[in-house]
Amino acid sequence: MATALAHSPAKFLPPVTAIPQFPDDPKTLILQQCKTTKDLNQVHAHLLKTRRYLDPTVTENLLESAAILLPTTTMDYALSIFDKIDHPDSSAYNVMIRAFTMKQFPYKALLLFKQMLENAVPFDEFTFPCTLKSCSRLRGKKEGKQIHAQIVKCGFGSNSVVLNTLIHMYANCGEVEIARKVFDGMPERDIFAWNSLFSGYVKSGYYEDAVKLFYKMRTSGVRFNEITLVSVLTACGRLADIELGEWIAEYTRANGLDVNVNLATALLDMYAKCGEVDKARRLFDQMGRRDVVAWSAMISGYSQARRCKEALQLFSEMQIANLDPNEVTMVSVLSCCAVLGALETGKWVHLYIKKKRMKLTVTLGTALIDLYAKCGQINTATEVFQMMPSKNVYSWTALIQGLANNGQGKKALEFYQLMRERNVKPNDVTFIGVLSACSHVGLVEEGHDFFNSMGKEFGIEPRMEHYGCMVDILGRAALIKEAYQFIEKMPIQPNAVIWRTLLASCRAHKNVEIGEKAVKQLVSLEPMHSGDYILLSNIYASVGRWEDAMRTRSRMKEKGIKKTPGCSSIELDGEIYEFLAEENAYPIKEVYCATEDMIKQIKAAGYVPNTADARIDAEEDDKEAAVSHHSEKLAIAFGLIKTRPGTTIRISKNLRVCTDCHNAAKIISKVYNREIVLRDRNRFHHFKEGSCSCNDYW
DNA sequence: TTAGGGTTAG
Repeated sequence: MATALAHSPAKFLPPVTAIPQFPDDPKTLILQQCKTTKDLNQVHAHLLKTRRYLDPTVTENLLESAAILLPTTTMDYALSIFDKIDHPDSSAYNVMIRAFTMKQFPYKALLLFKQMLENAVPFDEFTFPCTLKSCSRLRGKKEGKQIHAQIVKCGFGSNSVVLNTLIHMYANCGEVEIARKVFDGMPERDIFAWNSLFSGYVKSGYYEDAVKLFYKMRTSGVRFNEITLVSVLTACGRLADIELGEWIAEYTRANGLDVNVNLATALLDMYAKCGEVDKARRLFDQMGRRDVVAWSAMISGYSQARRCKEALQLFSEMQIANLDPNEVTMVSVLSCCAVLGALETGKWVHLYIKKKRMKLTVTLGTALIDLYAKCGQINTATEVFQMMPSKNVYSWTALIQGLANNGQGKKALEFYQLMRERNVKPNDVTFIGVLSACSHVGLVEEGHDFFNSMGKEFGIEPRMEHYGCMVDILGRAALIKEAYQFIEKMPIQPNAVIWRTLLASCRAHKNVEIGEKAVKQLVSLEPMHSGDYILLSNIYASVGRWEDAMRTRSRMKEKGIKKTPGCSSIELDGEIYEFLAEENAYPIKEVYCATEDMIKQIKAAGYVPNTADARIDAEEDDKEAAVSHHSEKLAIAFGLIKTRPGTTIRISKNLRVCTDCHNAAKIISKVYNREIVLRDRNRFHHFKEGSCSCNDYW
């Protein structure tokens, strides 16, 4: 009998005596117990053998087991069963649509819905919820509306489950008003209706509406649940509404709801977004169970608070805890590496991503572009960009910005052109990159054109940053007077950054008159900013007005303004070393000896110390000593002795680089045949073979 | 069959 079975199609098999133990209701007793494909295969084979397979209910149960109950991520097995059904009915389709939706194949779910329509298989109340959920996932507003029409046509327009998913679909696709209309039109609203609207509001960024709705829910006496609170907490975080956030935290504690991981994570995220990172950390430490989302939320909390070292520390603790990070975790980690200029750590993360075959999502790709761009490896940033399967305005902007900051303005504008050709609409941030590219290349005319196109072509109102870029463009091109006039004509009140940009151009082009005007404005706007006094004093010194320079410095002293100490850092073997001008924690003698040796070498190649940037109240000899001990020189000297010949030296500095260090770095790059990448407060400097990518303007 | 937490460019 076994031989006959193996060679005949199931349909034409002669009846076989049923195995007495096989139950009439295989679904609950056997099919639901199947844990693996192999288990199900055995049952499947048995059903074929006993011809129970011909019973449509049994087939459907088998299909449900294969599609939904098995913990597999693929749908191959389920599809093989479904494809053998001659005329699948609504239930069979519903199972498949539900499974495709659950297993993250929303597009396939919609295709099946379309197939149902084409084959005139009638819809029932179970068809719509999952189909609509797939529309939500795909942000398929158009498809969602078409399905809505079908719902009305088939007479399911008052089914509450269907209406709840409609609310969710509309709100998730950004059609918040329609979602609200559906919600308001319901005679009775259950908790699913309320929560669908909350979630939609939050996902579409309607945070105020979410909070308002929560107050309405409370006054109308409807009971909320944990799911409601998760959505409302997200809104609180975005609005920095700590008052409501604290109320929810208190409610959660009082009702013992803090064991819910989702709610606890939403709470810690709310605290972090409201600026209470330490409170968030305490909550994190108290959590009984922490999953990858909880860890990611805490790491991102540190990252957003710019407490990057703590974020990286927590990331290494996560690995010790043996929890695998995912794409979202990596985005925050990379963002921290970018801020710290920690290229080695960032590269390690990139390798890890590749090793784990993580999907290069738009967000992850953009974080990688930003990492390499901020670490001065702009070519790698471009490579990552080209590797990305999908890109959005963020990725384009990160690259344009990165190219501009790394002194490749022309290339940045080429990518902007390409972006336009690909029909990606630029936004306000994109224009900051485009305008700063114009500034680096010295394209005054084009800069004006781009600035004007913002409003005309794209309806983007220029903000302070854009005006700042224009001042930079004009100032860099030595059009100081024009820059000053431009500021005077601004329709918004210029802030300190605008005047500081003008002041920097005055320093570069030695314009004392307008420099003094800029400082006057700056003193009234930000009287305690030390950098401005130093820039003015440097302008005086650069034209030999030593007394004025000294007077400026003493005015600074009188007002009790302290100069922010210059600090440069270098990363070696994943460890970050920091250097301060003149005083240091690191083995001082070694670093100073190396620095002196380095100065000797570059002097022989024509370096003349420019003492105008030194503390001008010092004696001439001291001045030279002071400039030679600037933090960036110490860090470069340290890099020269600690890395192999030919290795690129990467330094990050907290302030702008001074003229003397800039000049020295150019000569060092030639004498030692090293590339030096120096990231200062404002921009990148790539020193190579005696010149710098900034063309001596910064 | 319907609702929930963490992410990117200045």
